[in-house]
Amino acid sequence: MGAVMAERRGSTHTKRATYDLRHRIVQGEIPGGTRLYEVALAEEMNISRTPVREAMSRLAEEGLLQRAPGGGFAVRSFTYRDVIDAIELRGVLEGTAARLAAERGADPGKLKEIKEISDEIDSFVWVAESARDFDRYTELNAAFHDALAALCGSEIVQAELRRVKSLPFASPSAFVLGQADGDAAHRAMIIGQTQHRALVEAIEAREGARAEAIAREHARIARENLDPSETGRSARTPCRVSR
Amino acid sequence: MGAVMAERRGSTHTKRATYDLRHRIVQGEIPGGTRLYEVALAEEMNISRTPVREAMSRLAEEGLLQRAPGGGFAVRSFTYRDVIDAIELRGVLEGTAARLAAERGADPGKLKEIKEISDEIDSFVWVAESARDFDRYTELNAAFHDALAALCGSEIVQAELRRVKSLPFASPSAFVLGQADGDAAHRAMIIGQTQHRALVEAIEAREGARAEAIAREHARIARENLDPSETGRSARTPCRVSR
DNA sequence: CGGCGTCAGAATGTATACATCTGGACGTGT
DNA sequence: ACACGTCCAGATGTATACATTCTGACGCCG
Repeated sequence: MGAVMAERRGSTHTKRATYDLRHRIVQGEIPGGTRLYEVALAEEMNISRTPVREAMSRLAEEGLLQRAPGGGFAVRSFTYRDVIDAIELRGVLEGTAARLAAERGADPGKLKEIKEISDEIDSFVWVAESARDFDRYTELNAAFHDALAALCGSEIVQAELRRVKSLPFASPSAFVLGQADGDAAHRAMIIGQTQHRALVEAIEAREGARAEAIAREHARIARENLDPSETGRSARTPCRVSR
Repeated sequence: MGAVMAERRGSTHTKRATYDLRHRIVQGEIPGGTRLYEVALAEEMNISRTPVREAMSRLAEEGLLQRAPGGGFAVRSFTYRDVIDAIELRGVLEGTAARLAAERGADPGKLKEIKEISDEIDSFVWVAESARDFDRYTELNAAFHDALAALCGSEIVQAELRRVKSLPFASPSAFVLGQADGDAAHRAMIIGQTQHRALVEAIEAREGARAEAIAREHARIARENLDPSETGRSARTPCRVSR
């Protein structure tokens, strides 16, 4: 086992295999529907079947793989409609997180946290132009949505939201990629941040219904810029997982 | 391996171990938070560590176990608030399924199916009194909710709903158990079935908002009859998984 | 006395041999 | 030609030995 490792991420073979496999699936290197064979993958990665099995099991938990009827795993395939539905679902769940935070009252510390993130986005988004501002927004946007999920203090809601967001195309940051021109991206950032502010305002004012509606509409931004080449296609068309 | 098997459900050791472990957790035999050790369980069940590992992995997918930081698994513990939240979440997801079915138009075949289930419940629920009617309602109620999840034709929504419903206390059939007297149970059945009919009616009339609202309210029935002894307790109080 | 390295034991991680299952190719009989 | 059974290759299921890692207790040193 003294050979050079292909992947250095993580300390155990299981973690490396998990990362490696996830990466290959998300990049679209392994298309949806593909049956994964333990032996083949193990030989390919120069490890035994055990950590491969373990990795596949974890990816099944994430929803990237599905267990095949007679045992084994296959790469889960997503249709264009699945992508739409996953985004819709994220909107519904974030809407629930926002509504519950408003109804039950958000924890002051967590509320302060999300407002700080929002303020930081405010500090550059209105005049953003560089690619650096772009990356910064992506990062802070993800932080905002994580803070939102935590805001109502429900582990259950937070866990489900984490699951849905783990699908790369349903992630709040997914919209950023694939934007053709910088102008459209800037516009999306401004609209998004406006909604962020309104959302926090509604939660603070205990306006549950408004908070829920805003969160749902906010998720729609991700839908705006789905690959146009896919838009006209059949609902049954498989869709690449990657952005 | 000629010895008598303790559990006959399923054909492989993995399936038996999965079933056995799930049963013990759901029954409250293994309390929440308990760390599970592969060797101990393997010896107890007279099998090797491998199928035990596999079983734990599957139960983690179901959400009954959680992976411990340094490896291994622990029984997920649910507080009283988690139970409330899981029921709320089921209402939200069923509400989404109903709304999407209304907005997008439900498949005629599936619509016919859910109406048949509803009609069958109608045939006895208004005059139900025996324990047999009781069991029949439980069964048909579960079928109704499965049909509802399938109605909008979204695999994504259906999968998430399946996950949430797999938590025993969030299942649509959970309310039936623990009902102190038959009168209260009968009342709950009648109210529930009234909501079933209204729900189908709203979906058929393409009234998305109404369908969503009814589905959410319908889930609240499960909340009505949580163990009264728990009601007053702190949100942090661990809560048995079982009914 | 308190902080910190060290070590033992127990847990999980990994490799591997063997067992079992499954599905399709092939032949045989009708 | 079709139905059925057999068989084999290749897949997953299982047991087990060994490697590694983690944790907590103990004792040394500052």
